[in-house]
Amino acid sequence: MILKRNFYNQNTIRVAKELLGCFLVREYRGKIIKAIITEVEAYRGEHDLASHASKGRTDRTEIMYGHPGYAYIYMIYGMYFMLNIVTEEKDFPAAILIRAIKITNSSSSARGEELKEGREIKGPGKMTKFLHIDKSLNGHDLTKRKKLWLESAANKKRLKIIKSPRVGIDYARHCKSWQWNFKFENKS
DNA sequence: CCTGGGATTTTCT
DNA sequence: GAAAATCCCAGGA
Repeated sequence: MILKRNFYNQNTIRVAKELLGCFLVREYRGKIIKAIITEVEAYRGEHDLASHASKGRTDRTEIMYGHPGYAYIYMIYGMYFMLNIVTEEKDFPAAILIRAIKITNSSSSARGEELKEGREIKGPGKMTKFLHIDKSLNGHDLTKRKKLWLESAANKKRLKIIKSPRVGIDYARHCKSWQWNFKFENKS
């Protein structure tokens, strides 16, 4: 079942936890890549110093202030694209960064190597590269079954969720200790 | 095991 | 002009 607009229009922390175990689906050159979301991070409100919205409305952050259920994609360090899902009502800036996925169908990575089913792609930059996601999808509507969308899992596994501080936000002062990173327990 | 640096571009000051 | 919601590789312990 494709996730609808009203799913994204809830508290970001709640949506972040709910997204774990859901499917991220990418349609690229006629092929469908389906992956399970295994790690996310929440960015919520202008008071969150780790969020791009902490500096207020700008051309770049406008999408975060928009309606929920759209993709917010930006480039960082000159080499990587980050995929975020916009949440909550219009004019409240919030989004969820997808950091890791587990692939469900065997497919080849951006580098050409074969990746087997069940393999986890960890790291937001690696993940977007694998799924061929770039800035052309910024502002993409994720509630249509086109190019990129999300689906709920029929029988979602009830794995334990681990909470941690978010990654790479040392500059965020008191906000850096907030445990807004959510991932499944890693039993290897 | 850990630390540090380079790649490279958008965004805001 | 500096910093950034990153990743990879090399080198030392």
